[in-house]
Amino acid sequence: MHTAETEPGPGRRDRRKRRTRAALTEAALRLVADRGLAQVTVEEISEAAGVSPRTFFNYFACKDDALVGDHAGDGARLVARLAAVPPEVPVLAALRAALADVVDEVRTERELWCLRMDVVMRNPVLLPRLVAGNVETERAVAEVVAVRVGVDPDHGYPALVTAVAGAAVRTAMTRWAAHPDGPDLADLVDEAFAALAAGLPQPDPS
Amino acid sequence: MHTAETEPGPGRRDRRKRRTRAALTEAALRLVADRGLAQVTVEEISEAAGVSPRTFFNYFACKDDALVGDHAGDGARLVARLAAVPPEVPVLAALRAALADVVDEVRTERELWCLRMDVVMRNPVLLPRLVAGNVETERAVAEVVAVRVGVDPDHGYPALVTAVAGAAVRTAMTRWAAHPDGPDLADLVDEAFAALAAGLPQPDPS
DNA sequence: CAATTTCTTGCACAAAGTGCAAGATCGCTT
DNA sequence: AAGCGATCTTGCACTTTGTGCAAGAAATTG
Repeated sequence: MHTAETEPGPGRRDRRKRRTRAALTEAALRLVADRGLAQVTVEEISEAAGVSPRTFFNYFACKDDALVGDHAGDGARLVARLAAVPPEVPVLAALRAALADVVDEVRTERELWCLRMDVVMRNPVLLPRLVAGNVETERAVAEVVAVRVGVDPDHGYPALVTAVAGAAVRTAMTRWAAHPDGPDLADLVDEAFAALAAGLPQPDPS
Repeated sequence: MHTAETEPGPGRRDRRKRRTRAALTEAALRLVADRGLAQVTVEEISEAAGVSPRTFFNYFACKDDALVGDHAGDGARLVARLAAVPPEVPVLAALRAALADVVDEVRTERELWCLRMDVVMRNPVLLPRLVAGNVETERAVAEVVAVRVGVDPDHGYPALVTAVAGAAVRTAMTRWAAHPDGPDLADLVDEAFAALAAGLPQPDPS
């Protein structure tokens, strides 16, 4: 997701860059989780990560970006996975399948993601940039959905399905992060998608 | 919504405050729509609205807030409307009904909202704070949904329905703002909610 | 080792926000 | 109408964010 995703250039340089980026992200998350977003300055984050404040801004455009991580690549991969799912699979199932990778990667970095979700929950300003919440990804995914369904671009369906799926993933992640000993993330996502496909029927009061 | 909503104190003072706030919002939207978010300073916005830069920050905590408007009251009203819908109405229909007010208010300020949606689309950072996209509102709504459905608070259903409904409204508004001579906003929202209730069936390629 | 590219850092600077206190304005009371 | 208290506006000083530029350090290439 943010550290061990796309194969790096094998050079030592790239590794160092990744280490620095990860160190900045982690330092930022820990400090903000501890003190709150406004009580942490870029200078402190940089210091904790062992670089100069100026270097911080070579990696991230703003303080927030260090917290949410870099999910630019995720969008492209998600689109690729979705395009690879056979056309006869229904859209929702296809989206769920395409999301499997993202879910896996999130799961393997549970501690970091719990910290991140915690920080994001406490600082709602950060929320939009997570997962499929990012608009650029959403538009790209909606485009693929449109051709898959075979509908013209200004039809509302692709955008609706995409946005709704993103919302489902978001709620699943929120729940997952909030309950450390609860169900697995994959199961929560499955549950949400099943509810969507069933028309969001009201559950029995259990 | 941002100018003519909750009955103000009838005093001249409040009216003036509202005028100033509206002037700031409108100036900000026009300038940003024209030049782009980064190319507009608070000083320019204040100047266009006829107040000092310091006064700007007495109304809005940051530049972005002037663009998205003040939807704090909307959340509370939405919750109230939802609580007022008879319990036997299904959740999705109840949410749709509770949203009627918001939809109406948005419709009556079409020009401003088109400008706003345009700006928000071009500057995705702004997107989260719109309508039900705001986290605080979402949590409050989810809470009401939980008691309405009669399910314990850590069940995923309320949060899922709420987030999904918010996503539906957002896509409807996006579509509505993008096509000035297209269908009415209320119809687009209805369409989206109908699709949700039907389990998001793939439409016929039309 | 030399040349080139890339990363880091400091410096200077524009813009975003915030706290404080003085002055203006409004609303209400007498 | 005059005055009093509350609120709004504004300027000033200050911290923090974020960017452009150029010099130096480190790594990759040949």
